Amino acid sequence: MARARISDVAAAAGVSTSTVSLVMNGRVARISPATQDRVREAAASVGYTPNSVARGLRTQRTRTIGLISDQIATTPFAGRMLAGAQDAAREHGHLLILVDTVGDPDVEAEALRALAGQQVDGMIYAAMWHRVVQAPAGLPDGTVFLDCRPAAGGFPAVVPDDRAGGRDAVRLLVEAGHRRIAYVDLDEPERPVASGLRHEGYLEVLAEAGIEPDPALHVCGAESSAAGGRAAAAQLFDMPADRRPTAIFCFNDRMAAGVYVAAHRRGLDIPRDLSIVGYDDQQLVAGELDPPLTTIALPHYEMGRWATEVALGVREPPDDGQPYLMPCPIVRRDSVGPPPAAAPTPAGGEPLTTP
Amino acid sequence: MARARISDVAAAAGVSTSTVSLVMNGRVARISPATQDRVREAAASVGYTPNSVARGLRTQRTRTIGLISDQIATTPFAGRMLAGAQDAAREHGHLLILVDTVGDPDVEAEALRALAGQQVDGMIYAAMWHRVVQAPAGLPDGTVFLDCRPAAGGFPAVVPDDRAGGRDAVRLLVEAGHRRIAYVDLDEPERPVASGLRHEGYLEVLAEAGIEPDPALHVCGAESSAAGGRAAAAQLFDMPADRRPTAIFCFNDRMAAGVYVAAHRRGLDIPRDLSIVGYDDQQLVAGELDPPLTTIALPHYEMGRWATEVALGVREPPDDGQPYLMPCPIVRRDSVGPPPAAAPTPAGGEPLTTP
DNA sequence: TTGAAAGCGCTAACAA
DNA sequence: TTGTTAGCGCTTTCAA
Repeated sequence: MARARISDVAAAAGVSTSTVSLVMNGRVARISPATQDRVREAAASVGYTPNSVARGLRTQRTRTIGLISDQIATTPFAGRMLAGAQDAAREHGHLLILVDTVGDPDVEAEALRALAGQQVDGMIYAAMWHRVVQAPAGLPDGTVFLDCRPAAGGFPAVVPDDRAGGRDAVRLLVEAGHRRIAYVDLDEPERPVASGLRHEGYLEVLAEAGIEPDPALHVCGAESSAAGGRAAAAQLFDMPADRRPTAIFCFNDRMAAGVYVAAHRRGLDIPRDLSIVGYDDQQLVAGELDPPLTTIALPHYEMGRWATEVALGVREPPDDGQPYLMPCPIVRRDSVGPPPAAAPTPAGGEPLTTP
Repeated sequence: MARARISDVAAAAGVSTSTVSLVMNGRVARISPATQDRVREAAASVGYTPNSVARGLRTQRTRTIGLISDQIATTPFAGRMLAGAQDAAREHGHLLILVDTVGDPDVEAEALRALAGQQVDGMIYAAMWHRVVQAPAGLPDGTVFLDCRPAAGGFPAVVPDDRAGGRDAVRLLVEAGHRRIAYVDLDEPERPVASGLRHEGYLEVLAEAGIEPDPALHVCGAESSAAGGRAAAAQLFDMPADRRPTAIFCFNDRMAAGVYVAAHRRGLDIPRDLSIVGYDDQQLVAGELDPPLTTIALPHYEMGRWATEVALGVREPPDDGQPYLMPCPIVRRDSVGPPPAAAPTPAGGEPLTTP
């Protein structure tokens, strides 16, 4: 059985197709209630679903929005971002068309053409971690940048407020009474913009607390992993007891996990001997550490929503042309406490988990 | 400047729209090379991109496929599945329309209607973990079930081959010389189908190795988390030394992480005193444990591809109507070794990480 | 080898 | 209050 068309409904109801169209679209101001009922009944009885393709051709609006991103697969955050975008799209009666360009510029160009051909009503250009990107040629006006900002500006964009997040993290530590606070940073070839921003937040709070920043407390891991964090923390723990930090702010939760390992191997108890704050609120990391990690959450879901709402025109981007900085919520768990009364007294340098 | 239409190209090239259409679609058998060139040049010069909506209305094929799923956000595997689906779609010139129903049947019904209205060429119904589902009313024929199977059958489906995966996991242990092999299982209110299947695999390999299964070695955690795994492992380590397992197969990597913690607290070295195999190959868990966890990978990317290819008709589903069982690859890392010469001699019951 | 014309299913002027 | 008609941009017979 072929799909019912509007003319089938019209025939069944004994009215014209325009009347059916009017009723189906709620423009019923000038349609008698009796006719409306007849139309709706007829539509139901023939199982009518409007053909959005035909409607799109006629109205030039397709009620779809395109989301183009470089890597869906490789990040655990992608899901929350897509979910936010998808929820917002659905709430406004739109569908989300997803394209993963695998980071390939040719694929990207092709995807842009495909999406333009589909007449999407809006476009989102997403990265899977906070970056500055070169806007590709052929991006439609009004494209919204999600978790990235176009190098040359000119488009609405939303990114996490990493600097404020860094401030909040360090403030948590200052307020718990810490003065010797380290920053375990990431030193990759391409340093993520979040890394610099979080560091700025760190320095700002030290300044506002009147704490002289100690360069020796800014250490870097070579990779964004537990191993990287562990190596960086080892440098900290090798310092003389009176210079050692009582608290560590970590670039992210994965590195914080490494700091945990290093701390445990030195016999340091968290948070009794050492307080730790992470970043990202990465599921399966932050919550499963022992003790659960206090951290700053990345607002991926909210950014996904924001981008979609701006793309649909139901929300205005900042009028200064700057990216919108989405707040990163504080997630308090159990890795922060007051500093130890005296300097921490490690039980020794021996790893304890290999008896 | 409005988008160029096919008539603009025709005018610029001095030919009819039919000729342009033929050339743009590669049906050039009966078009002179000179005309072809003129058309292509004209198309490039006016920046023509075919309008897929108009084409879709005319041809009744939209080159889109709909993917409807219950929860994109809450699982770290979603990305790989979507990436597989998206890659396959792109390779065949199709676009992926994504809908997350948030597990709400009303949203699901609405999404089905929206996708039908969009005239998608194929439909995928995806779950984010291996389940048996009730096929909703209104699913188009030929809908492909991804990581789930319809209770009543009747649709092509692809799920991980959890039983074979369970066999492979346990075989790894048997081949390393183990005889006392435990299964740390999950005992949730709704037991995941994977749990039973992996257990069957476990029993099959024990049988083929002539090992009498010891019911005391089948323990359950109450939740799929490190905490659940840790509690289950504790039961195992509390057994008398001669009955204690020398190897543990875990329902998943998260629970294996808990088993690591429990083992370390008992002073058991992995893999010297205890070998462990996980399941899922969950990024940020399996690879970051110390030592890295040997595990069985869930083939999400491949399942995503498979489903899309079947939906597009470029691959045939099994003709017995059964779900296709996607093999789960073995990921060898460092958590499996030979059994200790004697029974393991724990250093004591004291937790060692809290000095 | 190319062009004319019809029509996919819908919406929106405009007419009645 | 409802119907007639044109046309969105494309593909595809069919005719030339």
